[in-house]
Amino acid sequence: MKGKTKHQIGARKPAQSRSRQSFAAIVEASAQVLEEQGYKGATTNRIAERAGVSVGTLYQYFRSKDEIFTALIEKESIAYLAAIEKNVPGPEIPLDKAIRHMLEVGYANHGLIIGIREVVRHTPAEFYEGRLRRVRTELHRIAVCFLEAQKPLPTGLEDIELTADILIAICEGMTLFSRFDSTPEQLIDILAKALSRYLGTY
Amino acid sequence: MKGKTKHQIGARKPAQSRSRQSFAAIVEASAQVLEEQGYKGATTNRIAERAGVSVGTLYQYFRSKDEIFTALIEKESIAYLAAIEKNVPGPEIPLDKAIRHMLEVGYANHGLIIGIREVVRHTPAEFYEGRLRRVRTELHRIAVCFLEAQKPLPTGLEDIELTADILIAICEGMTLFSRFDSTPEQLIDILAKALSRYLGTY
DNA sequence: TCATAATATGAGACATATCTCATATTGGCT
DNA sequence: AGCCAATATGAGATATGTCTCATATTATGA
Repeated sequence: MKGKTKHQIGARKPAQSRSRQSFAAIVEASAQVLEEQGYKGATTNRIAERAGVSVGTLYQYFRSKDEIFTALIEKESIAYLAAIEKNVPGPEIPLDKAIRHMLEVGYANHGLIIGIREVVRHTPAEFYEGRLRRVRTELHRIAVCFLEAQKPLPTGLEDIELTADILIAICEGMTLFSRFDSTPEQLIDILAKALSRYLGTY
Repeated sequence: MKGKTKHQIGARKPAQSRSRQSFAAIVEASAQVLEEQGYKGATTNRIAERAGVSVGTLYQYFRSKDEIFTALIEKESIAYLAAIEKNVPGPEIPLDKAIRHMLEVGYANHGLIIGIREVVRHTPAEFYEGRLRRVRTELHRIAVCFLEAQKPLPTGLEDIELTADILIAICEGMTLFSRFDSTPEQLIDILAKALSRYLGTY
């Protein structure tokens, strides 16, 4: 296609530790800039600057801006799921406490998650669709596990699959769109209350 | 400031019916393009084209792209609130039916509402903050009214103010972020179920 | 009907962002 | 040390989007 290109460009396979560092720095920088300045402000120039490399370097590892965000999402979603998974509370913990705990874990990276939402909204669906679906599927699985462990569940929640879906949706929605523009702590409080009420365990 | 400008530019006060038509066409076009192509795709050129006017005309009435969306939001929020208000069901209707009905009204313009969300997310907060706050305040008022009429409410919902907030948040969230990428009808169904459960009236 | 104000036009000035490429620098290996 | 491949650089080519302005067209009313 390119023919005589001497320098491999885009999606280079890092061979030396130096380049692995650059790669990581760029992804990390993209997260920071995204969180601070939003999608619009997260330009390749700014990302490169923040990463302490030149734009050129950036384009050695990523064919396009979207590729950077794809890498970011990949990395973050793995970390996020790992954190959630690691902290799923067992059945010995009262449901109220368990819910609160899960919320706190989910909130740890709230700012970044909002940024990622923005990214997703600005990029052709096929780009992230798969990845995000995997995250949701995984969350769903975890939620189902969680609910199973809480048996017997209140009447009306026999359909665990559906209940899990709804729990996740409520969390996603209230987290991002609540009119309570208060501190995360307050938000967690309100959410916990709503979920407990939903599950009939307040 | 401009001094000798012959032609008034930006935010012209329409005097003839022709211009009022242009103005309206632009706002309407912005809604269509926004819904079809998203915020990124909603360029001034495209909006003008869709409205059947030239970019120049567009800038006769709007000092900037944001001003167009501001006008759109103003118009839509008024229409939306009017529709909701007009359809608030009385206390003679069973809660389940009432909820479903309200959801259907809210869903009528779902696509556009999503677009507006995007706009808001991409524009300095001070631009729309006030307007949206008004919408939420109004929705809250309506929800409180609605809940008052349903007395006596299930135990645990004595704090009507908070209940109203949470109801609104759940709706906003689930509407926009649910993983049920199904038809609006199905979505309404799931939402209705969740809300009924939340209110303890299923 | 004609003068004048209102409205419309669209090429292009201007701003900004993405991405490229010819060249420079660095690190590993012998 | 000295060679070569890997990596880094950043000015600027290219693309796209916002907004302007000199000019053209249309409506109104005297």
